[in-house]
Amino acid sequence: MTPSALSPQQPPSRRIAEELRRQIESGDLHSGAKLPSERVLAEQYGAARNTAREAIRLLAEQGLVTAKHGKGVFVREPQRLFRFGSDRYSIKNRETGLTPFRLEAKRQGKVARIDVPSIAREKPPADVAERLNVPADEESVVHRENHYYADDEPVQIVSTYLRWDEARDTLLMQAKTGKDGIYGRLEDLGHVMTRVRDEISARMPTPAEARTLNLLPGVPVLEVLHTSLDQEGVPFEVSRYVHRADRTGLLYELPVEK
Amino acid sequence: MTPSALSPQQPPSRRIAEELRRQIESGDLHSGAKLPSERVLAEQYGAARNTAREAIRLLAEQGLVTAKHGKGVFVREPQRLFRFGSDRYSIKNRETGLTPFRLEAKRQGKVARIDVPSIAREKPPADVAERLNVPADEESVVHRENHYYADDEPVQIVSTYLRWDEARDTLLMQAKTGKDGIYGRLEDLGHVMTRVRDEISARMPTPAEARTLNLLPGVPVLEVLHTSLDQEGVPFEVSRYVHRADRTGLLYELPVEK
DNA sequence: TCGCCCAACTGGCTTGAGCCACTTGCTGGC
DNA sequence: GCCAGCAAGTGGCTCAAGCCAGTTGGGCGA
Repeated sequence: MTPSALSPQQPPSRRIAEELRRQIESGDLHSGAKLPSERVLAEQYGAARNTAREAIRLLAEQGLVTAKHGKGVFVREPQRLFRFGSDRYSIKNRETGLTPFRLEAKRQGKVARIDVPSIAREKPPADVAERLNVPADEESVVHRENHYYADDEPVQIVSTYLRWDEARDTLLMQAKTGKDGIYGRLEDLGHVMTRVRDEISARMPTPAEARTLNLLPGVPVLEVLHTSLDQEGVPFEVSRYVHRADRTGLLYELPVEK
Repeated sequence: MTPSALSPQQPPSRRIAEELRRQIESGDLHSGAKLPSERVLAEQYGAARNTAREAIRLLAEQGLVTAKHGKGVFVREPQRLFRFGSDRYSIKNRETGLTPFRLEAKRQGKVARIDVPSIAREKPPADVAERLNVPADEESVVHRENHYYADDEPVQIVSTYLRWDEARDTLLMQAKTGKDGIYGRLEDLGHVMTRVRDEISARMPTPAEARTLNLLPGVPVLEVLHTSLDQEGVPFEVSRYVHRADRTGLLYELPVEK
């Protein structure tokens, strides 16, 4: 890292962005405040409008700021997190009769809605096939796609994969799966969830995800690839969760293994 | 979502980006391949260079593509993940005499390096103070900052916070903390790690983080706020992990609680 | 043969101009 | 008193041109 990377030799757009970032972090521009318009910024810094525009783009990329067409550019409000705890898999939550998402929504005083856009027999993606221990080149799974909303705001996209040979001709092929949801039906099939494995990563959303999650630029997604193991250590369900990272977090609380 | 959001009425830059994305996903442009230069793209699509440039910027934002000054724009190679498992806290890993990071690096055949840029008594950030149960308005903690490298590539930034009243006058104030690292010294103080709580979120990096982690545009970070609880449920250590999300993932494997 | 240098290519960034679409508030007509 | 419509302000996006800074390879001179 050369020392010149600091501020003197920096291009104007970065200098403007840095100056605005400083103002935001120091509180001069409070949360929700409106930034000067692109044309005004350009004049203030003696630059072209496109240069001011580029500075704002940099801040938007960092998730600091949001542009609203026709209105202005605003400092992004910190969003309170919608938190998914590892106890979402806990049996005791079953007793409430609510699915984990509805339970979490209720805790936060929000109205949950769950759409089921599709349920279909499919070839599994490679990573799912590997974890569910089924062939990737056959239509060996049932894919249930769910969209979750809290107060009509999209929160997460979930793709659940089940073995076709187990799910066929059961309620698992229906949108309404009955008491205790899919885990209830999977218990009927002899699978008691005993351990779970969650693989977590983060990335920028695809355009399709940005659209269904209604994401602003500069917001990444959290991806969780979840595997449920039964009392015999057999994987019987794999789900891919795609969360918007500006609204959601994950909480894992676990004992330290000897 | 209006149907016009599909492709006809789209601005040219998006149209070009979408076309390139299609070529990348279909494999026409394989991983590592060089895209046509900005000037060539512009001509191909009958657009200005700036418009082609904008299309490339969109793809870079999505993490699909990386520009190299003077060389060209290339399809980003999928990076193998450096995976941090929840067993990184496990006692049995102590027996190897390696810290969790060195152990994981060794598993993957890489050379681990850990820098300790600073160890200092400080006022804790609010979220840390709350979790460690210390006052936020006093210099109540010791802050140990660590930078982790695998094969000289930066992987994560870790800030560990310990109670000042416990850490003072111990090896916890030194870079070299002795056998079993800080957890060994904390056990000497009577804290056996019994449960852990990890709070996970994702966001875009700050410019400072992008610099120390050597991050390309379009790569988010995973942030883990970790709390260690002892045999009596008392929190005795809080750490903030900032991982580059293009190289690292997290793995949690845990029993389902009744 | 070796090595230096330069030309031609790449992306990085800015300029200044223009048109479009969305939002807001004011004003004038009914 | 109401409301339609317009004007002024905002960001969205494009264009054409230009200069700068890395990268590469070929050719020329020692």
